[in-house]
Parts: sequence; C-alpha cells; structure tokens
Amino acid sequence: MLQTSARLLKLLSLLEMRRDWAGDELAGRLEVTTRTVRRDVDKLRELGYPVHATTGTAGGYRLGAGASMPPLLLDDEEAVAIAVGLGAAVSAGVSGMEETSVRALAKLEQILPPKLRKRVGAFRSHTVGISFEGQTVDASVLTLLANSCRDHDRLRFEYRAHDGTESYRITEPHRLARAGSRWYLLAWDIDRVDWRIFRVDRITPVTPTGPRFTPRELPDPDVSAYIARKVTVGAYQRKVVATLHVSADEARQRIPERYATITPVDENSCTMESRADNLDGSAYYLAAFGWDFEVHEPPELRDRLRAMAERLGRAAG
Amino acid sequence: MLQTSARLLKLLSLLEMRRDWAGDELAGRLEVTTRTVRRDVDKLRELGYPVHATTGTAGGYRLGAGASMPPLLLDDEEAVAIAVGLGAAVSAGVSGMEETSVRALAKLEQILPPKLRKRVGAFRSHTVGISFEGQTVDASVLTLLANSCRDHDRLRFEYRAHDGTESYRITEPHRLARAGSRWYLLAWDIDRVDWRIFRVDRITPVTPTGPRFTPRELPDPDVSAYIARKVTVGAYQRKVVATLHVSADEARQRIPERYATITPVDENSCTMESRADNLDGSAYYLAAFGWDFEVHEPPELRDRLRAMAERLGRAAG
DNA sequence: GCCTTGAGGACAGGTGTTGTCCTCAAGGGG
DNA sequence: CCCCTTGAGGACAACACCTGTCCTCAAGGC
Repeated sequence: MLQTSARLLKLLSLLEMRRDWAGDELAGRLEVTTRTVRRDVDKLRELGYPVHATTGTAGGYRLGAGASMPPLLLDDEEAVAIAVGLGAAVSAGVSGMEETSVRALAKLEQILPPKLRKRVGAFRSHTVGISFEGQTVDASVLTLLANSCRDHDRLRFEYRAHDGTESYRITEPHRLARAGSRWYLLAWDIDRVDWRIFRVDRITPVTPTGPRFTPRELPDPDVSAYIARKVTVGAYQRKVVATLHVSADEARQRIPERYATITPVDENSCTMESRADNLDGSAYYLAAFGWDFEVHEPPELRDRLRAMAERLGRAAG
Repeated sequence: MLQTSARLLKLLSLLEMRRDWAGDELAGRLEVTTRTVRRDVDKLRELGYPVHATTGTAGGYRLGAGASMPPLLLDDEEAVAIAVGLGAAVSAGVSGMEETSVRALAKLEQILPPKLRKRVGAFRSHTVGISFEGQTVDASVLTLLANSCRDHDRLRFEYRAHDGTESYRITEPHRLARAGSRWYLLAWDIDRVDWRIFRVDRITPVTPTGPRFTPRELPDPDVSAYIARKVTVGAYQRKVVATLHVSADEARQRIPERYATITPVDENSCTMESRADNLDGSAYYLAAFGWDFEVHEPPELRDRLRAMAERLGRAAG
C-alpha cells in the first residue's frame, strides 16, 4: 500500500519537526482518522522508532530516541545547511572523524536535488576558510573522490606535483584518508601500474568519472598507517618543540591530543611537542591561544614568527 | 502493509549506501523476488525519488537526485560524524547559515540514540575550537536552546552578566540568532516581565526544561534586526578600519562579504571596514591571512597588535 | 468527579501485495 | 549480426492488509 508507506514517512517527518503532537492534529495533517493514526504510530513502534504517548488533557505523541537511527527527514534548508556546515568542518579538519564525515557528506550530496546543490555551491564559494594549519581542501572535490572510491569508478585528474609540474592521471581510487593536516588519496595509477598516494589539494578532477573497476588488494590493510609511513618520509613534516607559559592542564584543554603531546614543566609552564607540515599554520595556531611561549625547534618556525612579529609591528603603525 | 514500508525504507537505505545495484542483488538483500523489487522501485518513483535503471549486462538501479530531499538513512557512525562536524561548524560560525544549521542539528540530536549521543559528547569534549573572532559556543547548549524555542518549553538557566554577577532566570525562549560573531537568545523573562536578550555563551542551562508556554508576539518581526539594534548599542562592537596590501579581489576571496566591506585603493591594496566585538579575535583574523596591512582604527587594536608582535618576538627567542 | 485524550478489540468492505509465468526491450560482447 | 543478460511490465489467483466505524477502557489534569 503506497499510501500507507507515504503516510508513515510523513508521520515520521512531522514527529521529527516538532516534539509534541496531538492525535487529532496528526489525523488532520495525514487526512485519516485518529484510529488510523494510532495504528500508524504502532507501526512506527514496530519498526523500532519509539513513539511515546501521554494521555490526558495535555497528552500527545512524541518521537523518542531509539536504539537505532531513524531516517532523517530534512527540509531543503536544513539539507543545504548540513551540506555547507559539514563541508566547512571537514575541509577545515575540525571534527575529529573526518573520514566518516566525508562519507556522510558524499551520501547527502548524491541525493541532493540539483537546485539545492546549486545553493550549496553558492554558499561554499563565499564561506570562510578556517584552518590554521594547512590550507583548506575543497569539500566538493572530497565528496567526488569519496564517491568514486565507494562506487569503484575510475577517476581521471590533473595532478600538480610538488615541483609544480602537471600530469594527467587515470586511476582506480581506493581510499581517502587524512594524515596530519592533509587529505590523501590512495589510488592505483593505471599508467604507472602501481599504487600512488596523491595529495587531495593538488588534484583537479576531470568529470565525469570513468567506468567501474574491480578493487585490488590494498598494499597495506591499515591504509592510514600506510599513508602516514609513506608521507612522513616525504619530508614535509617537521618536528615542533616549544615551551608554553601556561599550565599543562590549560594547554591540554585547548590543544587536542592528536595535535600535540603536552608535558608539564612546572605549575605555570609546559612543553609541547608536535609535528607540522605548514610552518605558517603552526605559527598562527600557537599565536592565537594568547599565551606566552618560546619555540625551540625548528629554527625556520622561529624565522616565521619573527617575520610575523615584524609584520604585526608594521600593522600597528 | 508493514513489511512493505520497512522494505521500502531498507531499499532506500541500500540505494543511498552504494550507487549501483543489480536487481537480483537487491532481491537477495530484501528477501523477495526481482519482480517485487521492480514493484518497490516503482513505488519509490511514485513517491518522488527518482531511481534510474539501465538494462543490459552492466545494468542496475541507481538512486538519482530528485526534486525533493529523500529521507537520509544514516548509519551510526555517519550520524555521529554529522553531529560532531556540524556542531563544530556551528559553534565556530563558519557555515554562513547557522540558524538553520542549529535547527537541523537539534533535529538530529533529538532522535539520536543515547549511545550515539554519548559518543558525540565524547568527541566534542576534545575537539578543537577554531574560531578566530570570539570564543566558540557549546553546541549542546545551542541545540538545547533551539529545541526549547521550537517546542515552546520554558527554560531556566544561570546567567553570568557582563560584570560577572550571576542570576537565575526563568524564561520563555523564543528565538536563537547570531549577530556579529555571537549567539543570542531572545526570551521573555518571567520575573522581569519583559523581553530580554541573552548571550548564549553566558548561559548555563538547568535541565530538564519546564512546562510548555504559548508564544507571545515578538517585539519585532525581524528578530535579527531587533537583536542587532539592541546589542550594537551595547558598545561591544567597534569599528575596524585597515589598509590591506593585496588586491581587492584577493581580499574579497578570503574575507566573506558579511564580515567586512572591501574597497579597492589601487592594484595592490585595498581598504577594509568591519565591526568587531573581540579585538584579539580580529587581530588573529587579520594576521592569519599573511598579508601586509596597517590598522587605522581602533587604536586599541593597534595596541593588541603591538602586544602580539612583542609576544611573537619573545617566542622566536 | 468530570473532561479530555490515547489504547485497542471487533467487524466488514475494499484494496494492495506477492510469486509465478510470460513476453518485450535495450545494452554489451563475441 | 546474433545472443546473452538484465530490466519492464501485464495477467492472475490467493492471500493479507488497511481503513473507518463503533464501542469500551485507562490515565492525566482541573
């Protein structure tokens, strides 16, 4: 019964929209009798979505939190807001679970109506980049890559190598992963006949994507470790050591564990050890906390800080 | 037919999970014949979700983007990732449509299973705050306020006023809005018998929320304007004027319109005019672009920059 | 105690669903 | 060009399900 299914979905959407609904209110919206509403509510419950009900004058129905995730019924604005917001978070790398975020984002964008996709694009183009350490990555490129990996679509792109030379690649994309502050794509390069790791911010995809391929066995089951290993050797990463003139507790509160290890020195200072591939980023990151600090390593970072200090001195007039 | 509805949902979820599905693959997953799958696909199409199909050896079904948003069927990880990522984006204020984002986030959190909510909380507690200008706001407080507004639940909270005095408020919350770089709550204060605007970062909510209330007529239909008007007078906002030594085009690319107006001066410089309530934030914001610049107003900002420059000089050793 | 609101059994008429069987139509590969 | 694969969809019979109506309870709030 199509009407029944549609009505169940509509009922769910209503229950997600507002918290409390009276029975006859729902009946009116769904254009059925209250008896049928009760039966539909029962059906939702059988499907595992807990609908609480209270009797009496201020009674009504309310969707509770169940054991599993019910379908999210978003209106257009909400869908756009999620795509934009999540995209900003992902490309800035703030969420702490970026790979899953990208997957979710890719799922959403796949089913996003074209008109909404346009609105998302418009918003993204004038939204702030907010990353301290490392440039932000284009969220739409990320989702495209994520979809290609998921669907095993061949992917062609222009790649701008470290030394500036451009090349055209035809690849079988397998995994997208974040290492340090950058996104990488692990893909089988058709022409080189080998695995390659590409920096996502150097990729300019060529649409549309190519034909399907059958996935190969990965060079290492732990892709993140594999990429981290390969890329660290790539000599971008520098070790940063600094003394911060705040308590270790306070420092830990502001600097997440995965960015740096904090070791207490005394009550009012601590040492920070971290790795960075973008020294300017690190400079701003450290500066922004407002603490007094001293950088011990690397010397280049001290140069950057000196340059920054001069620049700010000039700015202050 | 309950099974039919459940199956339609499951079918949608499968189609959202992967792009291409063969008919008998779906039939296997859903434990029905391919004939029924075809019928179910038809039902989805009738519901407005366009399912494309291709015949031939490499044929299959694929969910396309339709005219309206289909229900999003998220797995647990994706739901957590969205809650965390979107929460980070909202509290940092990067999305450009924060009010809708908060609404979507509130909707998601309302139906988030408790175990997932715990995971979200755990992630949030050690996620970076990334805002340059103004401290970040707790996403869970925002969603609580958003839900209270939506459901017309009375709200009690501790409020820490500008001068540090604390007070206990019982309110009827009406709107949540962002003005400048801060979140505000427009609420009717029961004890003061009048409208009040509260800064969200000064609110510590007392759970659970109180009984329902019937909304009052707002003091101004345009709440954002109302809040902006009331709050600007509050003298937090300072006018910032600076010369940037980059082309206006480049500046516009990095600084979104709603933060500042950029006026070209010549090919390599432009003027920026903006408002700020957190001068340190503005200092970092300007510094982080890496451009040379000069601040003309306010003088305090120049003091901050000088202080920052000194601090960085010390940091460089 | 009364009113309101949800719960749910019974019943009848109507409608939808499913698997089976069959015939087409459209791609892709040899 | 033919053949195989895969989706499309009509027909049909057996069956299950859905809906509105009617009625009796149970639980809150005033």
